[in-house]
Amino acid sequence: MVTIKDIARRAGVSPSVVSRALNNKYGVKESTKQLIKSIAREMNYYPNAAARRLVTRKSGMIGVMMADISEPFYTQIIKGMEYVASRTGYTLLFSNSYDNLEKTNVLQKMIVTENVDGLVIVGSNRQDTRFTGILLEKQIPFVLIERNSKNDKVNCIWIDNKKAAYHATKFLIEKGHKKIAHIAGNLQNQVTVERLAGYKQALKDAGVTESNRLVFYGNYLCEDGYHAMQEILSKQPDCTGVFVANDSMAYGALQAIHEAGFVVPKDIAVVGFDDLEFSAFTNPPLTTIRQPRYEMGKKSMDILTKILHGEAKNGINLCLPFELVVRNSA
Amino acid sequence: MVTIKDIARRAGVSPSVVSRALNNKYGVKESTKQLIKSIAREMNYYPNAAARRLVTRKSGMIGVMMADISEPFYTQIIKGMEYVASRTGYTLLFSNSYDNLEKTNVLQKMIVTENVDGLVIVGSNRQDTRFTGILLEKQIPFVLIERNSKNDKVNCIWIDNKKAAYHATKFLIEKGHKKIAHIAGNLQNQVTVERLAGYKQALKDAGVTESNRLVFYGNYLCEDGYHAMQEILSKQPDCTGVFVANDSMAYGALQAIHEAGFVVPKDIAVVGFDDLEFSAFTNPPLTTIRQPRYEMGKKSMDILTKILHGEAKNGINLCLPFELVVRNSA
DNA sequence: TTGTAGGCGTTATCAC
DNA sequence: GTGATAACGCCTACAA
Repeated sequence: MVTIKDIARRAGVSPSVVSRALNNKYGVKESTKQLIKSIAREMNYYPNAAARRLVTRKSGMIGVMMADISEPFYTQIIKGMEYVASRTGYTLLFSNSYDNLEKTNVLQKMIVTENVDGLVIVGSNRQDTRFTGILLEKQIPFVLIERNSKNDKVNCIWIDNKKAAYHATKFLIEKGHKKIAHIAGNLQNQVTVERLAGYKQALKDAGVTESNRLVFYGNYLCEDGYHAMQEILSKQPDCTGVFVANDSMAYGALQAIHEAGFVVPKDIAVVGFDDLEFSAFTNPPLTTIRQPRYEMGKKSMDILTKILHGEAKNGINLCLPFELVVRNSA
Repeated sequence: MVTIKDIARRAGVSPSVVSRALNNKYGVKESTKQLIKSIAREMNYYPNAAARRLVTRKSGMIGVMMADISEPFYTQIIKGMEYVASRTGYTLLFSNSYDNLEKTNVLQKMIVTENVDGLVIVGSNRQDTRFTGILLEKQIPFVLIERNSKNDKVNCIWIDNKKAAYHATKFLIEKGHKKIAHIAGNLQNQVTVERLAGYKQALKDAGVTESNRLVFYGNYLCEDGYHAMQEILSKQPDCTGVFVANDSMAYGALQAIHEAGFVVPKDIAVVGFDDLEFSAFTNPPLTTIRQPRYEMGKKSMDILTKILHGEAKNGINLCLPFELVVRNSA
């Protein structure tokens, strides 16, 4: 292992000069700095993160927590975060599963053991709120994705889910649908509540039948949408439109409709939410609300980086625009 | 921050005893050990990873490299790895993108800066082979997923892609198809070559028309499959079956077929590869080759852990079983 | 501009 | 069984 001592010896200077030179600090003659840097490169030197962390008390790491990485919803967010992190030199530390969260104390580990400089928490599950208190108290910067916090100390990135759901539903109404069902997500999630509210509001404003019997619940997975749709077909056979709380469930719904021998959108129109990569390839292509997921990931890291660099203060509340992407399912 | 010194003070012992007690090492009286442990818990003590890494020269981290995390193919592999890692106490460090790999030297950083104890490299892209030489030389344990290495020092996990492709193609042949096209992946990937070979072999063995003009190429994305299928429809209109090198492209192919007004499988039968979660929800549900992805992730960490614990030696070559999942697309 | 010395929190070695 | 002591590699006052 090459250390700054080795470089110091080769350069005929002391280790502290090497340290300062490599970190571009003041007080090193330009020529020796260049010499040191070239020697470092030549010797293939890479600093030891553990040693540096120990003394600086900064880890250069940012923790990322999410419920379940296998949800396609997350991948673009991750890519967005990585894009920024790789440019600012931060290392991302993922916690991909609530299963682990339950068993081991992931947050404590991230904070105390790994000493992350900041965190991004993505998801609107109520469980997440347990974290924020600890983080706030410990003064560790963090940003929430998919949440709109009233607390003016917390940073969050969100889209107006109620408005988006309102839009989606209104679109169906304007297409002439008189009976529109909703496949909602798990009520543990804040976004579920908001999308449901937007859906109801749109119906109300347009004077279209609104009833709890038109609302069906799933847990944001394909199969949930599939089963919910089967239920709709049997219990509300005169429904001609469905607003589904996310694309994954919409895929399942599409499947159930096809299997029942109906045609989308002729017999039943479907609108989803998220605009996953695959939504352009369903049959028919899915009309859906686009969430700027890559952007969300990027912004979360931008904000965190700025705060860590002292270029911004906590309390950033960023509402990103959504967009209704009209394809052929409605 | 609570350190072992704080605990030592409270327990009336020296820091070294605390260290040994907390790490369950020999030479600590059972009663003091229990005392120390209870104090540690009470004080909410978590060891500082940086300090420990610095002195032990072990990071407790395992690096994971893959081409692009936004490919749904990877998520189950990751979950499998996490399952084991969370139980064995290892922390996973991801490098999710070849974009970053090009620009910064991710591997060097993982090895030298972060000092990972081992690595998992997933993907059969030829670029990956650049890594193995360095790793072998530095004696860092690693396992390759989606590769079958001849080198008896490297660990790898794979499925017999040629055989699987042979199976898939044979299935189409047995369904009576006389002209079967193949949508292949990028030839940079080893699996592409093998699947192509299996496809060709099956045709040859059955005496079915085999021609390079029946082979179309994509890069494993939905849209590639979509465009390739359009090409097939225009250039090889009498094709009645298509074997697609992965499910994502198969989704695109399905879409193109529908748009052209044909029906799957009546007019054209489609067989995919991977069995992604969503493949049960395409229209019609996709017949495909199942890769045990979760298992692959799990096994990779199992192997690595055993090697790191000295319970196994390098050179493990694990060929996992695939399975033809028959649904309705063929 | 450069060098010296001390310490970050932990573990390992060796006395006691 | 227990306790000094010395590292691990790096950074940062402060001294020269």
